[in-house]
Amino acid sequence: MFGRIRVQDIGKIVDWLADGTEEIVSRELLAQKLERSEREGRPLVVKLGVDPTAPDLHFGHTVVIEKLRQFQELGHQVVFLIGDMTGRIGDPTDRTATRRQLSEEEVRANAATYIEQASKILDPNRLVLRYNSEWLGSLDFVSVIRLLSQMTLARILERDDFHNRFVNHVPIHLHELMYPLMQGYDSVALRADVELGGTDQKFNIMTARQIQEGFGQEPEVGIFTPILEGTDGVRRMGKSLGNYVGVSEPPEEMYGKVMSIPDHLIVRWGQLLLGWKSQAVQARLAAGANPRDLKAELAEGLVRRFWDEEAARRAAEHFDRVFRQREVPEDAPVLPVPAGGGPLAALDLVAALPDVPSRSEARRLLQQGGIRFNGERLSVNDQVVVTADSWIKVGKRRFYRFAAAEEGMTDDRGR
RNA sequence: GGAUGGGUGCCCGAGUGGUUAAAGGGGGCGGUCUGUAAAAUCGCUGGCUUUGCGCCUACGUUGGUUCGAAUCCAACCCCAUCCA
Repeated sequence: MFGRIRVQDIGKIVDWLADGTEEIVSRELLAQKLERSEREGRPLVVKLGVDPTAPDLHFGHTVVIEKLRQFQELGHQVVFLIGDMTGRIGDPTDRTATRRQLSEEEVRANAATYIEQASKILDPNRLVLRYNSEWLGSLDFVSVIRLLSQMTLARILERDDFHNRFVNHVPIHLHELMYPLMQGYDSVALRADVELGGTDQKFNIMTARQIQEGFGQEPEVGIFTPILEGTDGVRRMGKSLGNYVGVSEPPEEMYGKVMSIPDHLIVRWGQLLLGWKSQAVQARLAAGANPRDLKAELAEGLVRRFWDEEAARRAAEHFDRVFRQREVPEDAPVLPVPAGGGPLAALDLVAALPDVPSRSEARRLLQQGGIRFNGERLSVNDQVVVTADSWIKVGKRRFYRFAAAEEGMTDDRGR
């Protein structure tokens, strides 16, 4: 799978690498480096900066990781640069000024999690892991000054968020200005040949190139991948925006989230995440294909990619059963039958369910017709008798089954 | 240190004495419809409740004025901009 590809035509390799990227600075330099690497038998150093604070990978990250995999496939050296020093500052786009400092153990644990998840795509045995505290941590003040002298204020203020904040009189702390410089110094320390990043990293990577030149190195090639939209179809995918799909999510969850994306996202996700040819997809849609079916293909393809064939099949079946045929999933959470056995007020039953935070919420659900008990819609004043094979449905997609209370069974209704 | 503006519900944001559990938007949740958890559309969105236009909690903190305060006063805390 990871065999070295022997293609004489460098141009074709560049095209292959450029596919699905937003921009490459520059293709000529990339071709030159690839050619030299081939000639000298020296793999290129391909850098990806990794934030040590967010160990959860989502689909948005995989776009760039997929690109790294291609470099691996060509036999080049992929380096994960864990920004444990830069992480203390936080990328300036982040509103939180100073971040909590992570302990060394936390950083290492996060990095390990990151790699474990990235291994769904990359060959983990051919990854190099570096921490930028290795060189930034021991940088003395003279060296810092030397680094600072590589940059001008005007250049730094070209960066959009700095520029906007400056114009709008929003404070910019001096240490934030250091962020791009530190990241650039990482490239110097690694002698990076190529750096990958989303288009949001453009300024940082362009700065890195300049700094490398300032230190007498050949600048790295910047490869920019598009920013993936989240499940809302509007904003970029991000954990804090709650519109992400994590690569480690259970198959059913992953499948369901993909099915929930707006239709207009199908082409884009297919292209960026599964390498679909956008024209082919658009042609099918134009020919009257049901977007739902395409989305199902997308969902299944993604589950297959991050799990396996079997998981993809099960996730699809689960989805159809629950949402198309509206059946109770067999893996619905099981609750013990309430003690007593007599008729119970519907309100009491619903209020006692997990995920129903208050009696008022339970009342609302009942009043709005959101509760079905054994298939019958319940209203507020109904009485029900819960037996061992009863089930209850909250809204469209939350199900609970009841079973006779057994020894050792946890009653998780209490909160 | 000084000046100015500001701190409102999950988030953003209106509200300058009672009709304010607090406009509007976002988000979330529920109904309908459907091709799905899409789109569209309607509704709900502090808690408790014997469901009553009832009680409790809530507009940075603490006190005060008032029959009554998110709204007025005082002190304090925090945030931002500018000046030094």
